[in-house]
Amino acid sequence: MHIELLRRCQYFADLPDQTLAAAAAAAQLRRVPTGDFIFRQGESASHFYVLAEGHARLSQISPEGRQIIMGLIGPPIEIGIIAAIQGAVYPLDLQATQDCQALAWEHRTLIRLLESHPMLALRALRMVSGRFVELQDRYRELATERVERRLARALLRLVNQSGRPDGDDVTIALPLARQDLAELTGTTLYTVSRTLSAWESSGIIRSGRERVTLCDLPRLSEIAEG
Amino acid sequence: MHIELLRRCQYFADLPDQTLAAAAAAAQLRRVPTGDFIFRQGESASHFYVLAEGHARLSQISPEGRQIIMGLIGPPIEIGIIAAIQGAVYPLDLQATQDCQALAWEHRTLIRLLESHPMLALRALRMVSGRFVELQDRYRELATERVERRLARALLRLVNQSGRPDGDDVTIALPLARQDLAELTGTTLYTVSRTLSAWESSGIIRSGRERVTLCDLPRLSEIAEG
DNA sequence: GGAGATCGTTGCGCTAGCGCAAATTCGGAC
DNA sequence: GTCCGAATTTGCGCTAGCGCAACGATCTCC
Repeated sequence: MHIELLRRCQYFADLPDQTLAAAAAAAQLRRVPTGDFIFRQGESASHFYVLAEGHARLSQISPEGRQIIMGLIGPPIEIGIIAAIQGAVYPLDLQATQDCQALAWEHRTLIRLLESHPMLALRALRMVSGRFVELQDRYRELATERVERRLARALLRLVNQSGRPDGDDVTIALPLARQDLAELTGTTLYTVSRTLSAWESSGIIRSGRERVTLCDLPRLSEIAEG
Repeated sequence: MHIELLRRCQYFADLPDQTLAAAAAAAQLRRVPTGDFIFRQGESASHFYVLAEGHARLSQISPEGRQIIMGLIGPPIEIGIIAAIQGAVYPLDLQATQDCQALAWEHRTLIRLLESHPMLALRALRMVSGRFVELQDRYRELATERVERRLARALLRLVNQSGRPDGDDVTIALPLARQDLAELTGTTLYTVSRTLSAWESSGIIRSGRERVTLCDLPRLSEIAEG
């Protein structure tokens, strides 16, 4: 049931049943096969989504064609609120990297829900605010930290979010190419490859094609935090 | 009157009188002399502000002590909502670079206003969303663009926000050291100085101690946009 | 199980930008 | 007017990271 999904969302978890029920009733389920776009940068922001199944990639492409990845996301997560609330265009691509299912609310439905359920609007505000602070931290990181540290932090974030225990180690349970890591951290696939190779020699990680396993979290954390 | 100020705020401008009056009635005026902090990074986020008079600097300092500037702001502007809504700590310093006056709402007052005026909550959501998109653009810029382009864009942003006509040219009406520009664009004061010197030789700008005047906007825009 | 495509590695040269240090300019205080 | 401190400029050497190119590894699809 949709309401169960909403209850697992970080920012909606403790809303009253009645509010969640109203929200759930207004949602439509959308299925998106691997590789398809849930929405595309520049498209009119018609819907707000809660991702229910499958992983997806949030990316942005610069006018010169260089892509950056803003996030690799997995369920349950609220997404598209920023564009949908403004009635603007999506500022990002969201591409399914697995078969996905998402609850969708149309722009007008969303506005109506937020107007009639002030608690919901407050939660949405908290959610966007939380995302803002995270982005601000990444911005500072990019402005002030070396590649090595940014990469270490990206791996730790990913393992927190999508880690799967693997003996004493933890594998990031996402297909994760060197190019992806480069676009997540603002560097190039060459530098990522060289850095991972060095870490693999020192036993901090193991890695393979589109796969990274963290073996020595303390040492990686030390690189990440200084 | 406070309500007049709110009506000049981008995101509150067209709210009904009744809503603005309720908000204005709950505000307190706070005066902050030049150099003092309106709030500090890590402080409990007790208030939401609307800056009414004077300019201020939003900055963040990294654990290693390197500072970055997130923005140089002038009235009227809404500020601190992100921290105040979460009841968290301010993620930034806000320092008065002139004598400032600001309307202040206490955390609980803000929450109460947002709960009882859904339109207000929606506007706040739009505001934070707009800021998010701007920050995301700066993030992409930092990840993908050269210093020269980032600097050109920063100057154009500043002149849009605080430009004062000066004959055929436009001067940025803020004390603006090379160090400030460096911290705004994620580079060093040396690179800023060298770049500005080169631009001055080609007649794109004029500059002096803590002062920059743009002379050739088309050429600067071309550097900024490619 | 072979061919082709995709992904990853690494040598090598290069460049954008860093950052020290010294010189210079500017503004304000007295 | 003079002095002092802060801001700026610029020479110089350096390095982190870029990016090409060539090669190697791995997966997938017949």
